[in-house]
Amino acid sequence: MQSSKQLTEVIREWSEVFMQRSMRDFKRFMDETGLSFSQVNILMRLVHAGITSVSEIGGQMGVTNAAASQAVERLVQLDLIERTEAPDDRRTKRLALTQKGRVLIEQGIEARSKWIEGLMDVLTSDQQNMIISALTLLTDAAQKTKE
Amino acid sequence: MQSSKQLTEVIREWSEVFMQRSMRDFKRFMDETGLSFSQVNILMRLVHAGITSVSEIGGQMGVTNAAASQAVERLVQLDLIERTEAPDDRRTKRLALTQKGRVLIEQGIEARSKWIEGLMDVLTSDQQNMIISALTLLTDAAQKTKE
DNA sequence: AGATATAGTACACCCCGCTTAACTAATTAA
DNA sequence: TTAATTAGTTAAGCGGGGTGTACTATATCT
Repeated sequence: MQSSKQLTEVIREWSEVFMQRSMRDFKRFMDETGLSFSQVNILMRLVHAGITSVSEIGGQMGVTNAAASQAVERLVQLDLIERTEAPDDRRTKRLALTQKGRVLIEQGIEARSKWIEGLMDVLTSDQQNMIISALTLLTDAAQKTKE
Repeated sequence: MQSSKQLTEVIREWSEVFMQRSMRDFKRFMDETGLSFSQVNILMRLVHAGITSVSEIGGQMGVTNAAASQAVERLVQLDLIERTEAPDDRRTKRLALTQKGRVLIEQGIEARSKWIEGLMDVLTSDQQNMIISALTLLTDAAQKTKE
């Protein structure tokens, strides 16, 4: 397995470069929107979950329901998420992104995409095609192994 | 340019999946280490910069020197970074990761790498090789365009 | 040498997000 | 129907991390 070592090394370098960039972009996003790490975290989870509840948010983030409730309240004030009573159990709330919230988070994803697209500019179209294939494989694999 | 549209779409999906995962791992890392976003941010910058100063940290993070100084102080207390007088200009401090700090942040990068390595398990070796090539290209491009 | 600028720190103060604890309202169990 | 449970909110208090200001110590300009 001679290529195994190289694979590890290649991935490590990519991870390092990408994490660094991720961190920078993420901080920029927080500064621009004025949102905290927790707030962005909640919005991202809502993108993925669609509709969820306060305690589910709290559970996923590893904080108390009180904390989750407060965080949700702030985001409702900002008109980024919508909080309505669940019809079947009026104790629980249905949380969903508002249009404004969705646009905001999409912009964050867009920014990250744009960066990678920019990297493509210095590559040949053969190389670009290979990267398309590779990322497609990785994305599929990630979605499959998502527990 | 028929492949141009697809390229955009592939990158967008990858970005979304990866950001979501990034966020989760990053939060886990902060919880495990007990470090804040800012603190991890500083450590990451030190990994990249090697040796730097308090005001450089402040400048990069967009905070005042006072804030940077306090943040550095906390990390020094935790024995994650080392603060010594610069020999040429005794006003400035040389900031560097300690062994402990370096190990910690390497573990973070390692965790991210391990995730991608895990994705490889469901792929053929041909596919793996293609991904190696693709990530190598992307890493190189990223380092080249790093302003 | 004396004035000015620069790097970093100390302090007072403020905001944010967390926790615990007490509470309300709705649901389920006896 | 009453008791117990569950979902969520509210309030008080704490700590982290930010600012502005004042300060110390070193370096630089004239």
